[in-house]
Amino acid sequence: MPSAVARKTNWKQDPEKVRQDIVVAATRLFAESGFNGTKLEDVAAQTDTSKRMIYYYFGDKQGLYQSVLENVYQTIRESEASVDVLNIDPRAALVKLIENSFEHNRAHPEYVRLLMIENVHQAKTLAASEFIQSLRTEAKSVLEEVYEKGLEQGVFREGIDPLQVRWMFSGLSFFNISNKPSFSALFGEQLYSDTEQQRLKSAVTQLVLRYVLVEPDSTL
Amino acid sequence: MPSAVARKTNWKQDPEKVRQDIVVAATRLFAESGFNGTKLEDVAAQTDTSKRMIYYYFGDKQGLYQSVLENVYQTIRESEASVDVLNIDPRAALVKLIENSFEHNRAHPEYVRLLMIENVHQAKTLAASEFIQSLRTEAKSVLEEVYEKGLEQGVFREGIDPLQVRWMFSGLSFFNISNKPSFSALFGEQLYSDTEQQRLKSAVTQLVLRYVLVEPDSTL
Amino acid sequence: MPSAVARKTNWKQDPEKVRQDIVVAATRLFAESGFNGTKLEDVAAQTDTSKRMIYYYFGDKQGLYQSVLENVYQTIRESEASVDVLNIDPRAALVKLIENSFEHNRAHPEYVRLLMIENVHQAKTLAASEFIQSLRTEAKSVLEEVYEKGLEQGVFREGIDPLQVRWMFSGLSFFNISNKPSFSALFGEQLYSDTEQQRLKSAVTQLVLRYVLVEPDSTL
Amino acid sequence: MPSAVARKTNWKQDPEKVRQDIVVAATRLFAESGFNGTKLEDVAAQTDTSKRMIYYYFGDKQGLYQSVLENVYQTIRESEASVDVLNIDPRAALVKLIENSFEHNRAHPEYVRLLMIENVHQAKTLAASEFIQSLRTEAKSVLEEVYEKGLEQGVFREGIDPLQVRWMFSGLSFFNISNKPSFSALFGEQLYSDTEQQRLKSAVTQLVLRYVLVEPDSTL
DNA sequence: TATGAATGAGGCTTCATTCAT
DNA sequence: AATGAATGAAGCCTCATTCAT
Repeated sequence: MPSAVARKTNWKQDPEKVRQDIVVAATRLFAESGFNGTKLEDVAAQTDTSKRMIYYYFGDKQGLYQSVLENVYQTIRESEASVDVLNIDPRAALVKLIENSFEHNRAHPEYVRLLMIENVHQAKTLAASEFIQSLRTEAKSVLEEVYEKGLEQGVFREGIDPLQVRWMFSGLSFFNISNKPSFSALFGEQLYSDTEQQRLKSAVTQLVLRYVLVEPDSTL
Repeated sequence: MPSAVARKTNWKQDPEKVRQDIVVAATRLFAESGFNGTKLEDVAAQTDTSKRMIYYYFGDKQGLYQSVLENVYQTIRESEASVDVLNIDPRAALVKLIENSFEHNRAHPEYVRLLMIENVHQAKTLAASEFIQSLRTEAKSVLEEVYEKGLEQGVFREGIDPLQVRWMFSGLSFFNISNKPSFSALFGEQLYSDTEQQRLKSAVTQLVLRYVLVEPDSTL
Repeated sequence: MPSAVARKTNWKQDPEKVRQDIVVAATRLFAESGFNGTKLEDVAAQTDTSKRMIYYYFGDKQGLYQSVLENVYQTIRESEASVDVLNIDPRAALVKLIENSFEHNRAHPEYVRLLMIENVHQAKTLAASEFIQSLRTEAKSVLEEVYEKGLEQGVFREGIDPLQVRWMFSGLSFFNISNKPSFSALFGEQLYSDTEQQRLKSAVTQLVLRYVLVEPDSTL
Repeated sequence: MPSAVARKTNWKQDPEKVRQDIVVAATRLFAESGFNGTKLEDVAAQTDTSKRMIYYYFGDKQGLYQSVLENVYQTIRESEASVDVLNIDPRAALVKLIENSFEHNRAHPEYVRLLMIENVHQAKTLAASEFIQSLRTEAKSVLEEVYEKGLEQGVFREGIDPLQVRWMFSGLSFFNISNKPSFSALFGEQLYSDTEQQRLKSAVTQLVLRYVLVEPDSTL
């Protein structure tokens, strides 16, 4: 009876997998409906385990939510880290960081939503997570290195705050997704077609380059 | 007992004032805690009337929320309309629009939060409100007029989408407030001191001007 | 249709009666099973109303428990106050106070149990109740007055602490009921027959009188 | 790696010690929070073993509770038995029994609390424990012997029930601790300072002696 | 216009206990 | 002898909403 064996194999899984399954389901539901709007019953229903196990692994709803957030944040950081910017020239690196930000937010609207939700709650969980706080130190360094290299090579203007630059392009990349519903409702959906989104991405890149470069060339 | 009579006469004020009181309290609470996080009990507690009255005036929680949103949107539109941009030169007008957006969002974080919340809920209420939809038509015109005048005078570059420009500065002005909690938690609070906020406002202005102007001057 | 009328009369009762009904049922159940052992579902089942109304009137389980305690304490105090001791001679007054204490505890074992339960919980609710604390001041005065009168008349010994005396007879009256189960289990039930209880009451009276009186007479 | 082996050998100690550890932790927690208020999880947390082991050794929560009670009762009996009263004169013996009772209850409030808790539960476990019942027979004999000797020597009054006397002083010694929280909350803490407790102990001794002695001397 | 009382449905959480090795 | 993982049953509490006047 192979199926029996299969079921048996399925029966008591690797605990870490059970944990991950719950986090995945919870990520989807928290992103969809927010913290208060998400019912643990529904989370459990999208899992092979029971509601009870959520408490076994995460303590309570808040604990689950925090795990989701930590997982998401780690993913985002990994995406940023995967952009290899140090072996190319500063301008290309900056472009890459901007485009990666723009596309990453488009590709993961559920992460954007989770961050929105977290901001509605004053980012208390983010601030309280030791795991996330432990990643803070390295967080700002990449862009700073790029900027310094650009300065040395004389292609970037002096007196620019890299943190401001990051705020600019990640802000717009975020806003692009976070406020799509209201922007569409108020100004129409024209900005959100695929081609318009590509134009928007390029506009953001131009916007930042014109601000940063000493001599914006004619292609911008 | 004339005073008792007088008090009684004075006691239950005109219905419109009661309505407004409820909307004010609800605005604060919805902005603080979101739709699901807000209890009608708490709204009533911040009012001179009872929970029962909310149903009397607004039908249900969703009705109250919609009234809050309509009220907020109207206020925002009035703020925008109050910016007199047509009698000044296009560049100055653009600067004024940007700065007004930046400052208005800073001055009314509760409106920003309500819009975030509404976006979390896919802006369904915004889209469903006839009142808000009725204000849509005129919404995009001001910036377009400014841009056209700038084009005619040869100070603005051609091929720029005014809607994109609006998206840029209102996006950053919004993000500045909406994501302040998470941005602070992840990168520190340095961007949010009063002086840094002024620098940021000026940076946003520069950013857009450099993008729009034919010849950005050396002051930018 | 008189029954319909009756039911209608029954339907929406005087709120204060609903409150009282709940308190009565809760007193019985808390005394029977303790705080943790009592289920609000069971309390509601012994009432004409629903579990939901408990929350309406008392906030939460702890609030109900506190109301029960306050109610009980008030009853006890009323019983004490009903003993008219000031118009009779000190010795008779003391006897009356002792016997009242002994009999009151016997008559209301549920009050004794509630106090035991409260002591298990370090009397936190008792100490936190403003109502109960407000009755504290007058609590010790009656016995003091009796003792002073006895002193003046030269029938009571000097140097006795009335509070100690109170502690003695109310302690034994309480212990008589509170530890009946364990005392019976360890030494047999012989002390708890009706006639033995009367002998015990008289023994307690003798015990205290011999301690307090200057000249214990031969009847003691 | 000899040390690892050594540690491993040392690691799981003899079962009886594990059992004792659990009983000690459970005694503390049951005394603190009662039967229902104590969670096996917490008991396990105060131990080197896991919750699962409690079931291994004691069957279930009730079994653990019974073991705790038996352990406590045995200790109490040992304390009583350690009072050597038969070689001294009856009056001194009685004083010794009273003072031992008073001090033993003061020294072991957790035992007092466990007995309170057991009484709240109608002493069902006490009555059901064969171990405890097996100690019953000898329980009353010591005081009886003392009383009889006092009778023979003509120092104790006739017609006194030794069981009543025991009930008196052990009752007050118990009440002193069991109702300290409520008595303090209602009448203040004055009776519970160290010096006042010594006065109280002496008062209880006087109280009983005056009741028992044929001729209470002037020192009482 | 106004209201105190009532309520159903459902959410979060706890806890003793057992499973299968 | 020992154990990590799993679970069912049930308890407390919340909240939008309606009742009947």
